Amino acid sequence: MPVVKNVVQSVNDLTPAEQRRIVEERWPQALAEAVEKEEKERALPPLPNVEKYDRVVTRFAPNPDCALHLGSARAIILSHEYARIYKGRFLLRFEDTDPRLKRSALQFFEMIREDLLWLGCKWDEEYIQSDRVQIYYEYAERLLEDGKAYICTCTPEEFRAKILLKEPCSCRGLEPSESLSRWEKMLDGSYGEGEAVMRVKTDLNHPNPAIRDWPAFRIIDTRRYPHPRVGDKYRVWPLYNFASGIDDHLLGVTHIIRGKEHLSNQLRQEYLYRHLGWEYPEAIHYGRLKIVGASLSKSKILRDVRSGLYEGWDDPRLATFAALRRRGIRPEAIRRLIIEIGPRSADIVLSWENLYAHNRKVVDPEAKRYFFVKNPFKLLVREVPQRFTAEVPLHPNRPEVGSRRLCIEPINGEASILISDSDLNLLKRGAVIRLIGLFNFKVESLDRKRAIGVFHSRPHEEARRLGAPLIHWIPDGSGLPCDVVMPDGSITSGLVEENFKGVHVGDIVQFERFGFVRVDRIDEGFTVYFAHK
RNA sequence: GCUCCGGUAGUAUAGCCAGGCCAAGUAUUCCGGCCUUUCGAGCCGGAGACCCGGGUUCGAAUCCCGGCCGGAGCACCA
Repeated sequence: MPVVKNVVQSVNDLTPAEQRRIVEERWPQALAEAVEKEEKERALPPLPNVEKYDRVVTRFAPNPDCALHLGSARAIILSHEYARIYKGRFLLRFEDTDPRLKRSALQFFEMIREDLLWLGCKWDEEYIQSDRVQIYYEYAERLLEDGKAYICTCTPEEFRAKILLKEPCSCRGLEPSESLSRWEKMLDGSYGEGEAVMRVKTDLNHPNPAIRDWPAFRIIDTRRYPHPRVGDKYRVWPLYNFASGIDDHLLGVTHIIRGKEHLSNQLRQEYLYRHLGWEYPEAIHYGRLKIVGASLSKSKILRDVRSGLYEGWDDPRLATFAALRRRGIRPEAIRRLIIEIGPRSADIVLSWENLYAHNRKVVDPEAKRYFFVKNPFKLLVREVPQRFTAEVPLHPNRPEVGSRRLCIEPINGEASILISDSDLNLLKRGAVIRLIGLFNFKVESLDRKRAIGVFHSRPHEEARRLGAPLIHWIPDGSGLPCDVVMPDGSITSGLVEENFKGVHVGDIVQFERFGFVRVDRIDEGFTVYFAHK
């Protein structure tokens, strides 16, 4: 299609301003349409059966046994976002009902609150299940009285053998009064750990054996495994399906948004709701989320942080919110990503580029630009006729934020400059190269120790005319030491221009031709964390 | 093994329920160009996908069946 090619070529030859002017003149409507399109942000699909409820109530219900990571982002952001869209309420509920295996820790309660706030997901109400144990007991007793649940003293093996055959265990048929007295024995310590559980009656013929008469309470020896908040106050603790099921109803949750690993839990809890005469809320189960190269397994993260494999919860190799925050990933980028992903039930493996692209859009307009010369390499330019001052904007698209200056003072016509070793491959003998903002030089020689060039010309236009590559630089003898912590935990060292002094911890800046980084520490030198290109 | 869920370009997502407007839209990625004293941003163009096989139908990404692949659950965890 040579015709098309020609037309495209001739349009491309126009500057964007010219293109815009012509479109405005001839097809003003097209422009209006384009603007309209831009403003439309991807919207979440509507929540089911919203009209059934007075107002939408969602919740995020973490076990505070680990730092939060990207895997929780969906539950948090979707729940919060839907509550916001429907002007409902968003609850935070800590599910700390396992003092033994998935033991919570006080530090994580606070860490989780911080993460939610950082993500912009402020909650309207907060609950902690270890404060509500008495409530669970009341419902347990009611179920026991009604014969909807029983205390089972079988070993797990005995029970499993029976249930697999769709047969009741010997405890199932007990009179409510007997169950109740067994329940008392659970509470008063007559039964030891593992000697009795409360089970909720379901359908023994349920096709999924895991649904049949599921356990609701077990005994934990809290003198050996004290709960971090309430110590050994309780020895009978509810399991997930009981505590969570009871709370969702009591707290008025209308829409549960959680991972699809909970699909069968809905089935289990529906029996509980039926026993209590309640109606189960709407439940949305999103698919498993992975991100290339990072583990989103809490137990693995927990283990590796404790063992010292990682520096801490915010080690850049981790996909915890703490780590992402430290690397300069903005919560807004995470929010957009999660909304883009939505609540689908298919499993996904995210590419980091998906996150970076969003973050770049958030961060680019505000990040000031600086020169960072990694592994500085000496460049000597001869025949420099005078002193030069380069004035480079702090942000190319926003002149109002000002500029920075770098000064070159030649001695006997020789200017000494530092450039990045990653630009060495450009220094072919005879090549003309421009030092951004300064001048152009021609390469004369390059050896192991230094490069030598000769002054070529001043104007940028000349560089453009020659197609000369543009590289960044700093004057030799200047520059502040700077370590860049990379996403893999490695450190890249170099020098950053002196104007960098003005930055603050937490600032996100762009090292030109290197990438976006977040200022992490300022002492003798700087430590920054690499976000992305 | 059993019980469920899912499969659209490299990645993510729209469309699927109510079959034709889909020779499949969007974002990102990659490639080319324009612009720009950054390899960033912006702009233009391009490349790239309906898991497979049957069936129903005038017509299937969409409905049905089978297969394959992926995932989850099968805890006195959450």
